[in-house]
Amino acid sequence: MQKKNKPSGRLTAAARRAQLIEIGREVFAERGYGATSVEEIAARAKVSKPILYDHFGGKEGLYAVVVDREMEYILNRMAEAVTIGSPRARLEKATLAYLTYVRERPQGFAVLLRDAPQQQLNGSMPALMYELADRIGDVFTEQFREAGYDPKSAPIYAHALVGMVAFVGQWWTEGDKPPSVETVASHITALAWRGLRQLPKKPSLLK
Amino acid sequence: MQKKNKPSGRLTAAARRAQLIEIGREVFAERGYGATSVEEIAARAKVSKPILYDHFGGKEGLYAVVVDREMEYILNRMAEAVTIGSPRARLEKATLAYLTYVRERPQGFAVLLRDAPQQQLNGSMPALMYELADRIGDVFTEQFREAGYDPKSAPIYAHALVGMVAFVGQWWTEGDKPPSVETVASHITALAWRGLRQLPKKPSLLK
DNA sequence: TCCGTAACCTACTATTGCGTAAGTTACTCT
DNA sequence: AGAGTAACTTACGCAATAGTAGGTTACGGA
Repeated sequence: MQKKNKPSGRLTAAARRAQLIEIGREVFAERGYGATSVEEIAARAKVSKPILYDHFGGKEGLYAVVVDREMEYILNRMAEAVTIGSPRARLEKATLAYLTYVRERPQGFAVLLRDAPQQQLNGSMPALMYELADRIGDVFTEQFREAGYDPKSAPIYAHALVGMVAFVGQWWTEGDKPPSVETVASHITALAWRGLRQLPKKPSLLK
Repeated sequence: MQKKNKPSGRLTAAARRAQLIEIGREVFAERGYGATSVEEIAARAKVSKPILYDHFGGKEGLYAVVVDREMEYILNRMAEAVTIGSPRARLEKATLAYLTYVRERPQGFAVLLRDAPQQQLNGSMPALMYELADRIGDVFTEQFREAGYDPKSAPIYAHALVGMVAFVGQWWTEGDKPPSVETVASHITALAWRGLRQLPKKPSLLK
């Protein structure tokens, strides 16, 4: 009773499933949901289409699993990052966690950044990143309240942070000789933190 | 010789072209490039498909025109915003211009944010926003140099700013009772500016 | 050894959606 | 009026691709 036999490409259900999720993430990242064909995923896995349908019910099913995993992954890391330390240290750790995610799982990040299957009523933003920002906002709100800051200002910082890191992270990963994660994180943190401390006040524009 | 006659839906070439661009922007914003069908655009304009092909050569042709217009529009506004005033005032005006754009032309903004037809080699980020950030980075670099700041730090701030405003702007336009543009702009500016001034130094992370 | 089942495949159907060929309507100018 | 042209239509070809029906191969236990 052995599970791994190489000559035939036959895998156990669990192994095949895991492989398809992995490949699905790659292809969705490269092409986006709409432009990804089931056929291509199947081809890369060296199996035929019906297998994918057996495991996930279809394209949307696989996509849902891929997205869910990425979402849970990054959210867990972020939540973990903000559980201890001073408020500023928590912000730093959250930024660091996010940046690390962007670097370590660029394909997962790309999937979250791209278009969802059917953009619901909302107008424009890739819904997944918006949802991510919202959920990080919830985490921040909680932490702000505990730390004695105005919890109403949490969402704006969650969205700003997610946006900043998304864009800077992208630029950073594509640069020639990118600075270290720590360097980038410290810049972003410094930037965000200083704004954070003064948000409750009403800064006015110059004339 | 009158141009406007209502009973027939017939328009001049220029008018039809303008209408199609407008409708194209709407539909591309709602569905994204891939999920948009030429048929739907034609249907909304109450004409048949070949007209669209006459004017733009096809789906990509129309898309290119829509994108180009949005890109020029926002870039002109940004460039205009940073021509005069103190460095900080320029940053404020750029932020304000960007936010105003997001609010006033949400569909155009949505188009820029979404997936392009064929994502080239690059992995993930909607290419258009990345390009926008790059081009704003060029503007910033120039301004930084003139103002005596380290021009190498310009791109990171361009990307951070674009990302922040994109996400915060999105959150802002969808909120229940959103604060004024000026309020949001002032927060973002304060946040960015303080980071900006200290970027050349090497801030370190807390332990 | 042989049987049941889990993994897998070939070969379709149906739909959608880009793009085009060829012809038709209405406006304008002389 | 009627000729010429600009705006528009119907009707199609063709390629991609989501999803399915039904059959086939190999594995592993009794």
